[in-house]
Amino acid sequence: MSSSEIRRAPVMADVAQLAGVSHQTVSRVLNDHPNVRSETRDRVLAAIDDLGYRRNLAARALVTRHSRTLGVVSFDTTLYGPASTLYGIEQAARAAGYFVSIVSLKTLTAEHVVEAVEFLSDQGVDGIVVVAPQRTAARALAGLSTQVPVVAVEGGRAGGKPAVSVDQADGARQVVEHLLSLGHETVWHVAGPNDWLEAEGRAEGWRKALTAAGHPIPDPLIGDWSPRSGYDAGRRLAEVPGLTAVFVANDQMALGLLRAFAELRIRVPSQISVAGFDDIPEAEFFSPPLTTVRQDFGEVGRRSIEILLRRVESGEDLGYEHSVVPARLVVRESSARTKTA
Amino acid sequence: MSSSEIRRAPVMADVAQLAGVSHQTVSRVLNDHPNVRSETRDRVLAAIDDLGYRRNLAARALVTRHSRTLGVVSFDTTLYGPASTLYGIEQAARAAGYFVSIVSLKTLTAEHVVEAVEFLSDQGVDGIVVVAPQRTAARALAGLSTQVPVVAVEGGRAGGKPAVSVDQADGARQVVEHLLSLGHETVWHVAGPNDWLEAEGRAEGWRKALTAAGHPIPDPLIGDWSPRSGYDAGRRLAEVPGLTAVFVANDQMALGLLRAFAELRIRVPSQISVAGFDDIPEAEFFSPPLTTVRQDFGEVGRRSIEILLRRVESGEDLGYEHSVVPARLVVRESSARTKTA
DNA sequence: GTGGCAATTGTGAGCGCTAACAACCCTTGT
DNA sequence: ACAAGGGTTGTTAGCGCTCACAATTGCCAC
Repeated sequence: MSSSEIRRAPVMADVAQLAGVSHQTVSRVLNDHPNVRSETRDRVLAAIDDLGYRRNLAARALVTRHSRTLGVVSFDTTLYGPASTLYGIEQAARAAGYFVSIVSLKTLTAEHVVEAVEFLSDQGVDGIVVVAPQRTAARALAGLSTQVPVVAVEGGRAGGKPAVSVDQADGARQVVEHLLSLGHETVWHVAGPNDWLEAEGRAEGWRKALTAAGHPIPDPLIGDWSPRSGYDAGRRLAEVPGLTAVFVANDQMALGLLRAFAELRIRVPSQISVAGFDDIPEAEFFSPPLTTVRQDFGEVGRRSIEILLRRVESGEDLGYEHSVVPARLVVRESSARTKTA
Repeated sequence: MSSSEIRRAPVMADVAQLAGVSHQTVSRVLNDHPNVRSETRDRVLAAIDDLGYRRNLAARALVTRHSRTLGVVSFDTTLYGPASTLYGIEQAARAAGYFVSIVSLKTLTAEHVVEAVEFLSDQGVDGIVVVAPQRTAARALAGLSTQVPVVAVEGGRAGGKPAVSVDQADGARQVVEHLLSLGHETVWHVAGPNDWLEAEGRAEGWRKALTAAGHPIPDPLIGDWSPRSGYDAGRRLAEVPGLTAVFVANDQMALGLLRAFAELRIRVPSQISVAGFDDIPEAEFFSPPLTTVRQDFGEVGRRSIEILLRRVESGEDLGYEHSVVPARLVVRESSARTKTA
């Protein structure tokens, strides 16, 4: 139409020509270099606007060796926790002007984690957040050969990498103390799967709180986070004589437990009190509404990006660091005073 | 140690030198060019392995004009549906050797959608999947100026872009016919928010199925997908005389409804049958377990990537195309025969 | 033995950008 | 009036890769 037959995307040189400056001046304007006369800047900006110019980030990345992209390795982003964390990460990263590239893993073996990290490294990400809630995964981080800064979420101190996590143990403590304060003799526990750091943290908090209060510690049951495993646990717990309170390691399993109790005509909370962990949006509408522990996943995401970017932008290995996000008890109707009183 | 002081990452020339070939031959090996003697190929591969060489994708992208990255624009990836779709997309894309870059939007205004698409275009993605379940968002796609291929998920035909969606109307039809077959006079409906295409599809399927069977069509209530809005709807519906069956537009709202009925001592399903939509993992463990419609989000993700990659790799605008994924009724205990019989 | 063709390998250029340096302008102080 | 110096702009040289083409090799038919 106007001049050329084929309309290829304008490049910096085109802008420079239109504005009557050198391409380097265009680059300066784009990078907010201070020493550009404002009149020149305006002329360049106008030309950019005119041509609809957008800078080629591949070319930029090639020379700066920075892609302005962060990678996230996560486990099953279908679950509420990982999904919310991912969301927080993405929001924080984009606010800082970074792109977010993700890898969702079905299984969190050390091998897969390493593979995912390398996949992202290949892409040239500037930093990586690994949501590594399993011990094996966290440990895999230790042996990472990559130059790229890495932050672990829920990775504990297992990997030697900087980490952000929710204070699982303290959340569990709050639940247990709450239940004990209602007069329960002790509190049973349905734990998450073995290798999981969150499961361990919650079990540990539960155990310590019982010990501290001088109450007996029943054998915990072990689930796999799914409602079904909670259901199975509920069936088993229903046969325990004298049981009045159960702390379930997550809300989904707690739902299964409630279902099992409902089928068996066990009333919650009048016969048995139940508490969960996570505070998923549904928890408030369970029957009965679930007492649980709220995790601020958004804050976890934000902090992990903050720590990561500090390292990316300083270019230094700032060593180990652990940021702990507090958890908060949310009391609802599934927990109540024992009838014994 | 060995030769140089500072150990910078090896580049193609280093590999070439070690293998005693030209950098171009290394490039050929990396790109599976057919005409390379297998002995040469082995030598190059050995050198690559030796040096731990990884090709610089920014440089590659600069010259090929392809980043092997796909963008995804999605609404609130915290929700089960979008999260599952995203998961499916990511799996399919990675299997095809593509990276996935995401943008999660809090609000799905046309402006934000356009902004997100441009953000991703800037990054140089080869194609974009927009999860655009709202009418306004879908329409925003029509006016997109970008050269990059775009596929809409749940975008209906609103945007003129190729689209993948679940057959919402047919899913709703199955639910309604199921409930009618159980002897209910009619089926009430708690719909999703107005502007949502999924909400419209489900409401339309519900209305048509009632019409086809010659049953009266009650005024639908309107929720916002949240359990709370389902709870509110439940409170209202409890006052409707003669009501025996409700089809709720998603499982979360159905949960709220169940909660409201539980509080009011309305028994489900003996007094009122309830059905949802989505089949979230929790639905099976609601009290009672929820009759609902399963959506295959993984399949949606896979198909959208398939369609997108066909366009990315052909480089052509293949025109409008609409792939519809079937939905499937899952009958559980929340729906039952009316007592009238 | 030699021309011709295919298979294999090498050479040079350039993708679009930024970093480093050089060059130029204009002030200001003496 | 002139040197000094800061602000502003231009020039050059790559970043590491792939593309197009040139050069070389091996092998066969004549």
